[in-house]
Amino acid sequence: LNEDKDPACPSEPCPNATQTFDWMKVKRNPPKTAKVSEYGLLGQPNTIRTNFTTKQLTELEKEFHFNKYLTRARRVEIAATLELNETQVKLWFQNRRMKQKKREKEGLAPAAASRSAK
Amino acid sequence: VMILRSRFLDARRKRRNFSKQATEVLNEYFYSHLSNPYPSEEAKEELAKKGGITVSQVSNWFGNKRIRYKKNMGKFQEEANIYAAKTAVDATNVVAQGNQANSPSTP
DNA sequence: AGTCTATGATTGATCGGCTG
DNA sequence: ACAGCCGATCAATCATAGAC
Repeated sequence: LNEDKDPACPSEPCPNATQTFDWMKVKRNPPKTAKVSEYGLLGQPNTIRTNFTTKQLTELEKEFHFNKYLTRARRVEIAATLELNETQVKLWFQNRRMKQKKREKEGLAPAAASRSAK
Repeated sequence: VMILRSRFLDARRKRRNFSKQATEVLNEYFYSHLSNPYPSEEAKEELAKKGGITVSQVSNWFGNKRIRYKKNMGKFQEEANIYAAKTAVDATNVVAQGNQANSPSTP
């Protein structure tokens, strides 16, 4: 009754059903947050997701409530205090702002929903 | 270690699986747009409405779905066939590449 | 009551685009 | 040129719900 729609499989075995689209092949480059631990002895030049400590997060959060945006000077200061790169601090603030925006958005939508439902 | 866990333990806990309805709507869109499962903001809003969930949840769902699908395509083959038959509003004719025109609802 | 798997959410970091 | 920001997404991981 209905045959799979496999327009083309030019020269690929095409194991089973659906084909492999581009989005399925997307690969992100590994983080470069590394502080270079010399790639000579075992292990890769550490390029792993940073794990902020509770203390670091507390400080960053505190600073965020003071200023949503960082100045170059402040960033250097915080990075040094928390032993992080400026990039990590910058990224944290960027992600934090997005998170904030997301929260505000979610915090208002429900209000509007109840308004129309009432 | 355990102390550091308490940092979280807030929203991530108490998770509810989506309703059958929501899952149905999401999967239908996903598999009928398998060539490019990236719903626009507008599409997400509609899916959210139809499924009775938030837009963020729709985004999370697609994010997880895409990653997990490509991570183990074989595991979803069966599911893919089920939903593939349901809807065929898709234009699966982008063999090579050079596609970028995506207009689900913008004539 | 466990153990294993499916799944929603979180988040550091990447990608592409825009801007001062 | 160019760094910072935005918006979307990736990718790894957490914690729980559900299957067995």
